[in-house]
Amino acid sequence: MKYLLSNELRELFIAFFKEKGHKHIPSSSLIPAGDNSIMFTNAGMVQFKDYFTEITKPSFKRAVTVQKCMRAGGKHNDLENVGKTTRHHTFFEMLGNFSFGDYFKNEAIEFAWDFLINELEIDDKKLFVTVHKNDEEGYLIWKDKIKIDEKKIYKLDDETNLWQMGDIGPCGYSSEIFFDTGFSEWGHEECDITCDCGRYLEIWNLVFMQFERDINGKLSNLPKPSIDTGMGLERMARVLQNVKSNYDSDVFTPYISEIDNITGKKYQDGDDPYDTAARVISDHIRTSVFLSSESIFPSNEGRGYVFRRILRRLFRYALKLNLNINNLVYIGNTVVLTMALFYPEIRESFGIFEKIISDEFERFKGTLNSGIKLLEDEISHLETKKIKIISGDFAFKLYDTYGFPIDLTIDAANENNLNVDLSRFEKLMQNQKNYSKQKKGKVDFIGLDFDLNPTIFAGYNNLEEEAEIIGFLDEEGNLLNNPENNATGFLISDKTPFYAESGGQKGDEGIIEWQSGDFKVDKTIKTKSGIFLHHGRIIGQLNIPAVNSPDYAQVKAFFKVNQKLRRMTEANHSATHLLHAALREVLGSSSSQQGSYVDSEKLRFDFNYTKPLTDDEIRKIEMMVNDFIFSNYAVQIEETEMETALNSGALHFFDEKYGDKVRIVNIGDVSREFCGGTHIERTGSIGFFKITSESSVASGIRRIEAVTGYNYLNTVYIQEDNLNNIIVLLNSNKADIYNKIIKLYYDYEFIEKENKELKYSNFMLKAGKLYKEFKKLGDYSYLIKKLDNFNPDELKELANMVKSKYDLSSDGDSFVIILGSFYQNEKIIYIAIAEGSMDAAKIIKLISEELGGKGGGKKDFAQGGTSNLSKYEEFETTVEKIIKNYLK
RNA sequence: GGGGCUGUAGCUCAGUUGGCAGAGCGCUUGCAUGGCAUGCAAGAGGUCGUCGGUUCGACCCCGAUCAGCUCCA
Repeated sequence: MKYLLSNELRELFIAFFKEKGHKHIPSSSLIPAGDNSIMFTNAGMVQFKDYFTEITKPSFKRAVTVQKCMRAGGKHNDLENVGKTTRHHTFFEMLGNFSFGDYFKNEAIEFAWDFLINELEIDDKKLFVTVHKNDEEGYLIWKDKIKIDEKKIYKLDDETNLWQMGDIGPCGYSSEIFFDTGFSEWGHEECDITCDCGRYLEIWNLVFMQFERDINGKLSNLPKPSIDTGMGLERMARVLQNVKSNYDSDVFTPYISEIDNITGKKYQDGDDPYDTAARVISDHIRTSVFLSSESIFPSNEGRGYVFRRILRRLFRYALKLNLNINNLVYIGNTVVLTMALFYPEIRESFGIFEKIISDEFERFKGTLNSGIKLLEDEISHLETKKIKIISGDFAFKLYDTYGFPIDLTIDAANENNLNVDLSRFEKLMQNQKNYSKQKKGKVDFIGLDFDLNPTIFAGYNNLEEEAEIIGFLDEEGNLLNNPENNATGFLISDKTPFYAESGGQKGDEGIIEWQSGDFKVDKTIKTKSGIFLHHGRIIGQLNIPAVNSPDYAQVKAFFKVNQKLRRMTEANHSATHLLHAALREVLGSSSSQQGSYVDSEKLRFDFNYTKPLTDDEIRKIEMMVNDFIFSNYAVQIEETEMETALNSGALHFFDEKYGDKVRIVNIGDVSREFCGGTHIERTGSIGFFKITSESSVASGIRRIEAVTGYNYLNTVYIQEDNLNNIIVLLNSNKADIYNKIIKLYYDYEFIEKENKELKYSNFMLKAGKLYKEFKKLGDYSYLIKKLDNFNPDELKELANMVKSKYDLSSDGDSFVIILGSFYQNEKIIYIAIAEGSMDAAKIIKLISEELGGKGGGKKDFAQGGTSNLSKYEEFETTVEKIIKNYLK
């Protein structure tokens, strides 16, 4: 067996299959393009899914890849296993060879065997294989062609040897190749490949895609069977380096020895807490470096949330070893030194990684601190009650709502001689999981599939085109037979100049005309399989029978895109590329695109940047973009192969799906981006560019909105009108308006202050008079007064003034002040302030009963009100009666 | 996509069945004090995230919305 380092293994694998006629395709992003069914790329075949399902056709029939993969979050989640085993990772690389309707089982098996035996020089005694129990063909190839001992061929069932993409769609038998390491983690001497003890490693999985499963579960043969294989790089490196754990291969030893250096301890590849922590830290830092390079930021949903969980798990283990943030960044740098040769993107994004991990570490400390506080409160609470167990509900709430890790809760409990009700905790956790799984199967209209060829898009160069209408769908997506006049829905043609919404560019509007009618298009979208749908309303007759009916015939029509709207949209789209270029220039190249949207009115651009832009930066960006416009650069479109485009350094981002031929838009020498959208010919046509707003959409992501050309004129008009209205209102002129407003502002401040003082002295005056109107009844005093147009706050203030004048602390008297007011021309309100043995709330209740109102309050202050005005005139005498009665 | 929690002074946060918006730190001013986080006193600072509803009365209850945190998928 050859001894190979992981870098050598990659090279050898690629070279071997290249020599067998395979095209080397670069690893796709960890974020699957145009595929929302999975969170991360988790296998080599992900980027080829549409080839297997034959939605699109590749220009090559054989491919070889080394694919970046993630298994954390989603269906395949290994996160909690990482560190505890020798072979689980969150990030890993998958070596794979693929055939798209070209070679099948024979070659797939022969290639694999050839590579293992002749290239890697593995002893065939150590290799075992599996086939599906119904796959006689596969079995015979292994037995007769490869000639391996039939005892070493295991026939297994669907569980292990039937592979499928989803519940419906392509599927097939698989055949796995196992390697006997001779070492069992559980000390097994005699067991076989079906045992989980780790002695037998599955090193290569060959998938023979040959069936298509329909909705009823019935299998039919695919016309062109395909091959998909996968070999884990980490696992194979371990085999070739003859070590007992993936973490002992050169893939991980650089990080483990860094950790040893920092802590001064020695990794032993065992189960003790230090070893586990070292594995977790190595794996998670590597993953974090790669996630950072994919413009994924920690957040509370989706991929960002997976990233956050990985980081937090990393921090927990790092804190156990007393590693600080600088240590973690240092290990991250080792990842770059080790892997950047093959993945240069991680070197470029290392600054982002540093920022992400530092920010998230700070945030995590905040979460821990607030959790610790809650936990301490609970523990002291339990101590006073002499309870010895922390409830599962509390522990769960701490975890679920405040993100406080359960193991820290257990640690704290142990320190205080308490237990945690873990079975209850687990149950609550399970409940939450079940609840989340109940998802609705909402079908996206864009995902609908019709048995039609993709529409040919002719609109890059022409805005008017003759084409055939081939069908019409109603709003629900059903094919209609001869739709009626005034029907709304989607018109489908063989080709079209209408651009369909994609890549953040809004679809075209316009009109489609034929002999007996026309169709006003208000939007254009397209299905995943590339059929353009023109939405609008039929005026007149469209005689188009349903596609599958016998008298079906296409209708010739003339397609006209609304030129002005398209031109304005194109100007905005080109301006967006210029904005992107300027942003990278002014803010640095880490401020890459997160999304964009352009229509005929405005453009919107989201990018990652962690703080608000200053006015200065915004102006710099605006000036730079306007310079680009003034330079009147030519916009040139170039079509090329994906691989050469990637190597040429064109900017790309992966919420877009690109075919194997990609379009690159070059603007002068300032911008070079992948883009399927439409553009103006020279930047001068944009005319003018102005940012209208800058805001935050999520943590770490900023949004810029801007307008160009004509549209800016409209915003200028709006501003001009506003200013003119203000000038007219203030009877001023353009030159003086600012000073006039300053003066008004200061005058206003002065008057407001003066008004407050006047009110105050007025109240004091009133209070001085009112104070004299106190009446006495035995040891009690009371004051009842009816006022007009006082609001509740003013009554309160006035009463408090009277109270402060009427200082009864000397003789310890009890008193009450009752003020009423006719308020807002519709109701009577009244308040009471009492001191000593009198109860304001009771008094207000009595008054309310008498006046037919409602009210209440506390012993020293209460208020009430009524809209029954009949007794307002006698307010004072009525209340006095009540008080006298109350005091009896 | 589905839950939970939070939003009150510059900061960290209290706020009781709905009934006069608070504390600590910080800030300003005055007085005291050569001793390391100085003491005393006075003062300023609030659209209670935003909008709507219920109510005599809403920081509190209800609805919507925005922002942040957090768990699950």
